Amino acid sequence: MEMKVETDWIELWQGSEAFSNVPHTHDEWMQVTLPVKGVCHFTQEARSFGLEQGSGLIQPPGTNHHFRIGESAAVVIVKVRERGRGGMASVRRDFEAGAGHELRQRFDADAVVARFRTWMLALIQGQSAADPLAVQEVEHDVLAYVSGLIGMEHGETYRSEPPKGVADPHLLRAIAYMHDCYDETISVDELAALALQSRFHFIRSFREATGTTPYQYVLKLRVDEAMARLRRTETTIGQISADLGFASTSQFHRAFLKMTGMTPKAYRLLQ
DNA sequence: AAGCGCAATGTCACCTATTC
DNA sequence: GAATAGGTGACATTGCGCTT
Repeated sequence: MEMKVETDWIELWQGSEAFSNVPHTHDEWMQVTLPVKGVCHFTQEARSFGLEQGSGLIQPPGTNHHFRIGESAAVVIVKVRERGRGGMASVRRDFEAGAGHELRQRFDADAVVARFRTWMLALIQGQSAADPLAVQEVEHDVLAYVSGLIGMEHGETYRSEPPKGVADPHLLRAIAYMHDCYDETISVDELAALALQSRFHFIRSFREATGTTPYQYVLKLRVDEAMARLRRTETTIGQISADLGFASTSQFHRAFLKMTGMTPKAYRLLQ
């Protein structure tokens, strides 16, 4: 038995009762496989292993895989598109910067089942009512769950929660937009509009919720990503600067120096 | 108390020069 | 040619006070 709902940026799927599929690869999707009942027999890159209930597997895009489950087993699969509105790009960053090479995480199976039902219901209602805001709310919630799962310490069971101090869904939408589009030009007016607040009030409420200003928040996202690229690629500093939305290498240099205490070149030489 | 706008101040982005 | 640094205008942030 299968159940599936897909939006532009996420896909939720649940399978149960003797399901199997053929080897395949998702080029644009990051997949989180969550066995909520019984054992999921998983094969990834020609390596087979059993995923027990409560033991999740996180896969970056481009990983060849397939799986099967028995009569009494069930699995939930959450896929998030690597790029797009809603902050999906942050998932890969969290995966690479935060989780390192840890691909498996513990999770609360009962909580995932309950959450999956809530997400499915909200998505079906949102899509049938042509309510993009309702769909976006679910997308952001899914993203927060996946990011939290990736970012937590190995062995810890994830208990999904909204970002501390950020309860306003409109503010969350603006933050998600920042995560998604930090490599593009983002104006405070644009973010304030997303948060349904005036520009001035948005800055205050954002600072109150996150401890930093919107502009500094975006800069930090850019510098964090730059650090990751400096570590793992040979891309020139100028190219990284341009790719991350800095108007010039000089701006990139200053922002990087201010936040890390060293120049991009010095940082790369240390790695 | 919450939400908002104005003005002053601080910081950043753009352009250019210099160094390696 | 790439990386770094300086000067200046533009923009973001903050402090304060007003309105609801």
